[in-house]
Parts: sequence; C-alpha cells; structure tokens
Amino acid sequence: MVEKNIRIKDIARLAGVSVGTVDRVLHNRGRVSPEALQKVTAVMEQIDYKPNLLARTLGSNKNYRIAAILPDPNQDPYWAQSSLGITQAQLEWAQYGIQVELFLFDLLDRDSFQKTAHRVHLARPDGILIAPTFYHEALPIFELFRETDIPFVLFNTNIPEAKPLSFIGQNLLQSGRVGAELMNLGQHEKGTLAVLHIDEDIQDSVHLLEKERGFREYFKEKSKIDFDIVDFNMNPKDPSFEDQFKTLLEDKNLRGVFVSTSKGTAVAASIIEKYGREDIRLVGYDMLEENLRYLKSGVIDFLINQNPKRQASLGISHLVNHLMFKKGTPSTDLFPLEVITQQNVESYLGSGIH
Amino acid sequence: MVEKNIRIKDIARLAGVSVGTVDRVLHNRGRVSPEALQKVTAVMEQIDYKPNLLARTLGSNKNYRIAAILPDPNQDPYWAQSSLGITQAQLEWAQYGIQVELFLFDLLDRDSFQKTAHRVHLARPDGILIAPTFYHEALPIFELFRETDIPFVLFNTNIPEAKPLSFIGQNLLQSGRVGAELMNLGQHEKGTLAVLHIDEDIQDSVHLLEKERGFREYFKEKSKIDFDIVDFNMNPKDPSFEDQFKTLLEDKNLRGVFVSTSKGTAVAASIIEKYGREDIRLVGYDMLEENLRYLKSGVIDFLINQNPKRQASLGISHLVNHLMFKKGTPSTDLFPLEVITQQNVESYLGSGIH
DNA sequence: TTTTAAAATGTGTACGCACACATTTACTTT
DNA sequence: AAAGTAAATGTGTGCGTACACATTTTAAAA
Repeated sequence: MVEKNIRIKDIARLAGVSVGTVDRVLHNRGRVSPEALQKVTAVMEQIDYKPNLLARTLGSNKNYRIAAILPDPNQDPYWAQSSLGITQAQLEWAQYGIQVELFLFDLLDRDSFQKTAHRVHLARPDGILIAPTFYHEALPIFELFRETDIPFVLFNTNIPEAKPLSFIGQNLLQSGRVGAELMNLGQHEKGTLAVLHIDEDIQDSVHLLEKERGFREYFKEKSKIDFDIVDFNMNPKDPSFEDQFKTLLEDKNLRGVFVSTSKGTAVAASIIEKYGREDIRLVGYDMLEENLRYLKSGVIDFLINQNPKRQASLGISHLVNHLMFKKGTPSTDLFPLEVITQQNVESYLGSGIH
Repeated sequence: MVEKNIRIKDIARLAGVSVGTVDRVLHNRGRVSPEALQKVTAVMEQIDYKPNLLARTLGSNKNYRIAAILPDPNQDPYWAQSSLGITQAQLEWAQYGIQVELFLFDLLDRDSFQKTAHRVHLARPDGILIAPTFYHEALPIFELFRETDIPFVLFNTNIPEAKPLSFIGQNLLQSGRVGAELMNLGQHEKGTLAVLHIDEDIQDSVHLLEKERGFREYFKEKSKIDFDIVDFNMNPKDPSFEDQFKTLLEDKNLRGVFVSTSKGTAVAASIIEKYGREDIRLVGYDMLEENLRYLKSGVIDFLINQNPKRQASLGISHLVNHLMFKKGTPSTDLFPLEVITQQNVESYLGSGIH
C-alpha cells in the first residue's frame, strides 16, 4: 500500500518531543537542549524526512518581492524576449504571493544601469535577477547587494567574481566554437570568413570577444581548410556602416559571416539579401522574428539559440526556490547551445516550454 | 502594496453566501439554488479568482497512483533513458502523495505488451503513461482505458485515434527532414545515401517509415544534388547482418548513412569505424553513451535528440497536472528536434534540466 | 529555601482549500 | 397544522507546516 509520507509530527513522536522542538531543530532556531537535539537528529538519521513543500509554502505565508533588472525591451528584440520570460514568471508565481517587478535600464547608457540598480537596492527586494551587461559598473553594485544580504542571480552575462547565488546563461567560448563548426560544415574551398560584432556599444564587447575566441579556436584546432578570418566591430548607426558592409560583401572570396549578436544577425541578413549574396554562409544568434524570416528564406543558414525567454523565467524560478522553498540552486545553469535550422525551427516554435 | 490574492472566502463574502456554496459552484457538485448560483457567478465574472494550488493539493489530500507502461530498459539503452525519466518523476512527486509504478513489457513481444497493459488495467490506477509501440495491440487497450475512465497519456509513439489526454513526442516526418538536412549539408558530389532501420522487430517500422518518408521528402524538395537513396531493414541478430552492412560500405559512392533508431546508430557507427569509413556522413538518434563516444571521435556526425528521459518525466507531469491540479494539459506536446554536434554536445550534457 | 529569570518545551492558530456533516429552508403529504 | 422529506446552505475539521505564545523546567540569585 501507499507508504504515508513522514511528517514533522511523526518525527516528534519517534523522538519523544513536541513538534515545536522538531521545528526548532530543523530550522535551527535555537532554544533546544543538547539531549533533545540528539534525540531528534538520531531519528532524522534513521528516516528520510522530506518536508512537504506545499504545506511549508502555505504555512509560511510570506510575500516575497523579486526585482528583475534588464535592458529596455523596446531597444532590442533580444531583450524583449527576456522580458517576456519575466512576464511569464510573474504570472506563474503571483498566486504564491511572489511579486516580480521589472526595472529597466538603457542598453547603451552605463549611467542608467547604475542608477537603476541603485533604485532597486533602495527598494530592498527579497531577491534580484540581473543582466549585468556593464562589467565595471556592476561590480560595486554586487558589493551593495552583498552588504545588505540580498540574494541575486545573474543571467545572460556571467561575472564570476560577483559570486552570485547562481548564473544562468551559456558558455560563450563554446558558443563561438559551435558557430565555427556550423560555419565550417561542408566548406571545401579556401577563402575568407568574417566575424562581425554589430552593436551600438562597441566598448562592451568583452562578452562578444569570447565568442570570437571560441570561433577562432575551433578553426585553429579542427578545420582542414586554412581560412582567413577577419573581424569587424560595426555600429549600424554609423553612416558608413552599410558601405563598410558592402565592401566586405564584394570580396568574392568571402565564404561566410558569423555575427555575434542576435540583432546584428538580422541586420547582416538584410544587407546580404539586398546585395544578393545568399551563397555566403550566415551563422547568427536567436530566434527573433526577423531572423526566422531570413532563416526560412535561406539567407540565414544557422541560428544558435540563446533562449533569452527561458533564461529569464528560470532565473526567477531559481530565486523562488531559494527564497520560498529553501531549495539549493545550482551555482551555474548553462543552457544547451541549440542549433536552429530551416528544418527544425518549427519544432522549436511549436513547443512552448522548451 | 501587495494585492492579496482572492480566496474562496472572499468570493463567499462578496456573493453573500457561505464558502460551502462557493465550493459547490466552483466544482459544480450540485445542490445549489439558481439564485445562489447567479450571485456567485456574478462575482466570479467581476474578479479574477485563481485558486491556490498549494492549498488545493494540500487540502484534497489524495493519493494518486500512476502507472507507466514501457519496454524493458534492459533491452535497449533508449528505453533505459525513458525509465530514468520515470524514476525522476517518481522522486519529484512522491512527497505529494503520488505514486508512480513502472510496468515493463518485452520490446519484441506483442503478447507481453498486451498482458502488461491488461495487468495495469486490473490495478485501476488513476492515470496511465504508455509507450504504445505496438499499434494493433494498443487500440483495444485504449478502449479499455476509456471504458473505465482512466486518463492516459501517450509518449514516444503517437496514435491519434487513441484520443489520449495528451501525446508527448516528436514530429517524425519533420525528424526525418532534419536528418536529411544534416545529411545534405555540404555534400557536393553525387552518390548514394542509405537509410537504415536497424531493429529487431522489423514489423513495427510504421513508426520508422515516417522518418524515412520525411528524409526522402526533403531530398525531393530541397537538395540540389540528385542522390540515390536506398533503404534497408536490418536485424542485428541476423547472422548475415554484418556482411550485408559490409557490402553497403564497400560502395565507394556511398556518401551518407541515416539510421532511424538510437540503438541502431551505435551499431552502425561500430561497423563504420571497423571498416574505416569515417568519411561517410553518419546521422542518427539520441545521446546514448555509446553514441556520444562515436560522436566525439567523429564517426557519428550528427545526432537528433529525442530526449526520452524528458518525454517520460513530462508525461508524468502532465498526468499530475490533470489529476491533482486539475490543470488543462496540451493535447500534444511536440519536443524540439535538437541537433547534437561535436561542439554542442557538452552543453547538452551539462545542463540537467533541458 | 524561596524567588526570579532564562532556557527549554509544548500548544494553538493560521495558511487556503476540500469535503463531510450539521443545520436550515422550502415544499409535500397526511 | 403538523409531520416528513428533500433541497439548499452553512459549519467545522483536516491536510503539513510555520510561528507566536503559553507553559514547564532548570539553574542561578537572594
């Protein structure tokens, strides 16, 4: 028959104490005699007590406030996806008394990042999810969080020195290697490969350079073809941007283009299409609506999915697990480097959860 | 400030009735006067009541038994993974009074399938997760389940006529197309492609033929190269098996091999390695340990991940959502067709959840 | 020894819902 | 009009835990 789950009450009975004492031992709230402690721990070692999380959550009846700090979703469809993940998490956890509040900063403005973070800190939430896109500005912020004992989870960009509760994202070096692998596939002629960092804030490319490093590493180690790999930092706002790009495309030896950002992928695709160079292998990032169109039409050959939506929603889940369920969270949750092609893209769009 | 969630009690107060009446209306347990019903529904339309699932589950205090019917994991590492998914679900839900019991049948024995299913039916579980690998034997079983009102979820193999609570798996036609795409990538010489169904029970290949259909469809539609596509049903237990395979590999025009099963992928890889034909493109299924070795060494070029473990664990979750949380479950949950390569395989192994 | 405070332990209520059961109301039947 | 019955409605307890508070025990101080 069904083995009844062991309850605190059962432990109390077995140890010959009251539930209050067991509770104090379990959560070490002090005020327990050595003998009682011994009796309870003895029982605990014998049996496998698994607290009923439902009852725990219901009983504790706490309202937690979680703050999510990320760039303005209106500036970039990538962050719009992240923001959707937050919204999803909001709905999911609302009924458990968890309030998720969004704090946005300007993607291009380091000052705005700092100010937003400070504003969040003043609000003293119970947990923080943050995309620390500005390395230098982020460090003192983490210091603040730690001083006030607010647990925080990083996503998208890893800063190990931050010692966060956990980091959610991808291994960027490996991501670059996957990009290179997809670029290399079936190539059989020598030529040029271009790595493009298309971003409005070139400064912040530490993050992107990691992908490039992986890309180059792969070709050094693995490829049978000795490609000429060139890289460019491009700002689409720059008036000479399209000319630069055009010059690149006029090179008849150009075999492929690897773009390190999701927005940049769409930009690159549009120009490649405009100049009719669909023969060039184009590898980029993320299932933005625009990118999907170019993937389907064959301008983009591969996308590497960073799954921003899920990164964000899982970040909130990690915080909830920590705050409410007192569950341990993995210190790093590295997402798989999903390869999206013309043929499997539909299967990714269909399944909501994954 | 935090908006308190609306409780049944609140609805009762607003409608001027007792919680009992509200409860009866919400779950239409009858015995409610038209006036009371009207009053409560009026309130319900005004407000957005979201029942607290924690309290609901805790309060109902039911013990559900779920039966999982699948092939013996010892016969095939693919099913061993599924079985792991069940074990995981067992642990996850045990504390909520949900008992998951495993019922195994012989992968090669239709009779065993039937008997196991009947045995499960006699036990009258509250829900059933089943991998209906034998189409004809499965149909009358579903009839039984439906007669006794036991909700059942299909995984791995879809049988739409079964009208299950939900189906969890992949689109096999699309899966074949993805296989073809990976096969076609970078090929630039005419030649032969082989589709291999390596299975001990050739009869049951309806399921596998769907993949082949997708494979051929892709080449008809998309490929610039006019490949000669041949297919074989092979039984590794057959004494002539290796000879057959050897003959195939001796064809210098052979460009690629697509294997429709996970176990078969490993078998094919071992023979290809033995005869030193690593130049041949090999596309197969699933992250079995053996397959991972061949992928890393380059014998296997691509794997399509069917995620059997997650299919199983999610199947149980769907049943739990239906039984315990009374949540609607999607009628089909099609998993993404994940492409595994040498470079992204680690990222899949690392992340536990995905 | 008695008093007093602190430490240890036990008890009771709340969390939101489900459900069994008690009570009230409305309607027949005699 | 009284009794009887079924329908309608309300009340109370339990689920397993957290936590505030009451009670008991212990040890130190008078």
